[in-house]
Amino acid sequence: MSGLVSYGMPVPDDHVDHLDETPLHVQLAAILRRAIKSGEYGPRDVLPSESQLMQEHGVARGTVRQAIETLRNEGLVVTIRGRGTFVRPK
Amino acid sequence: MSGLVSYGMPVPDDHVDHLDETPLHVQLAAILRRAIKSGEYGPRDVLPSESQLMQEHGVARGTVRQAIETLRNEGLVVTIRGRGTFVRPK
DNA sequence: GCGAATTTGTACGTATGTATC
DNA sequence: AGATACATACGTACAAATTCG
Repeated sequence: MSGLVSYGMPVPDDHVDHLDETPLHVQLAAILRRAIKSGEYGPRDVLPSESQLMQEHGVARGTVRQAIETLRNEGLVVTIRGRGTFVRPK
Repeated sequence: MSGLVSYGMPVPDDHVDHLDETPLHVQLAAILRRAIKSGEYGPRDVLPSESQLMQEHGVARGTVRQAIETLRNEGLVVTIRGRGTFVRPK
């Protein structure tokens, strides 16, 4: 499991005790941030492409880009057009 | 005049000597940045709403938001949901 | 060097949720 | 309660840069 969830999502039952209201792009950013800090993606490694992240996490491209932008603003990654997004070497 | 232009825009003549390739959101950010620095919008002043900026500059909401986000990243403004975007007092 | 495929960038539209006035 | 304003998330289309055969 461990998929992304948000309030705009279809829910199996409309009687929901608990619903994660955290925005999808924040959740995705957290996942990627953790993957980087845990070394799953090392320095200079390329992250999965936007298309791959879309499919793997079942979200729209805009959502993926928003998540990545967060990491960029945090100085964790750099993005190069036509190449991809890379883990910033310390 | 002084409207925004971009490469994706319809052009009166397809023989164009010079075309401003600067992205719309960058052009709009520049306009707002200048308006702030010139004092047109003073400290704690609220900027025009996203809807107003859309109409006044003839761009989509996403473009407006991207421009404003730039100013936010530059520390020039702060945005409050339901209120608006305000010029950050030094 | 050329062209196709891949990948990110820009720009648009729509719908809905949340907060404020 | 209604109107206004920002936030999230989906979609489409095309441009631009890079990579690969």
